[in-house]
Amino acid sequence: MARRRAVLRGALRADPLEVAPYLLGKLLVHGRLAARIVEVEAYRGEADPASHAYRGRTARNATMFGRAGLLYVYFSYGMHWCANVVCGDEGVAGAVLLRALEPVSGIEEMAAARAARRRSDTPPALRDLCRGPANLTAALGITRTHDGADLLSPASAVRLLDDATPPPAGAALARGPRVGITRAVEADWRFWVAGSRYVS
DNA sequence: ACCGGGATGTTCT
DNA sequence: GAACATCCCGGTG
Repeated sequence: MARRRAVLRGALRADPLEVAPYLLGKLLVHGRLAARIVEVEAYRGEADPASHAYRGRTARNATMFGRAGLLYVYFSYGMHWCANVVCGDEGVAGAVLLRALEPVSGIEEMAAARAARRRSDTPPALRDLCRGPANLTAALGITRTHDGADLLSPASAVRLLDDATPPPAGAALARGPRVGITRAVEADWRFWVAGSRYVS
């Protein structure tokens, strides 16, 4: 629905701090695979010492400066892929890191992808499939080739959709410090669905 | 339960 | 060289 997409696009043009909680409950879809967003972190670009874009545009972070609704994928610690939803105005860096998802469909395939990546024959437990920013990309098969994909385009392999059955009204939102950073550690810019077993 | 270290490659000082 | 928006495993209480 073009109308629905326009609403989503508009919402993503806001500051990462507003977009982050807004993304909780949305679906991330890749082919038959789908999972619900339950934990995220806001990165405020050139205003944020912990952001990849703090020192301006580089080859790696170029997508962060793009249009709201793009997928920013980066390579972490020499072996992991992490995925962000780009937000804010075009030309202004901003993104929301996906930290944990609740598996919804294609669970067998996600489990197989996780097991293969660990060179193990026993897949992780359901609650661990998409727990952690690098684990969720492994489960959904997201890599460098998806950097810059438009999450709101029907033609895109990876998409962001409204959940058909949204969480019950009054579902609590929790908030705390971001994980794994060494600068701006005091900012409470991580958001998650309170009580979810799938958060990291 | 918590803690330490290794894997592995790109980016920054 | 060091740092890094991570993860997993094996040690010790």
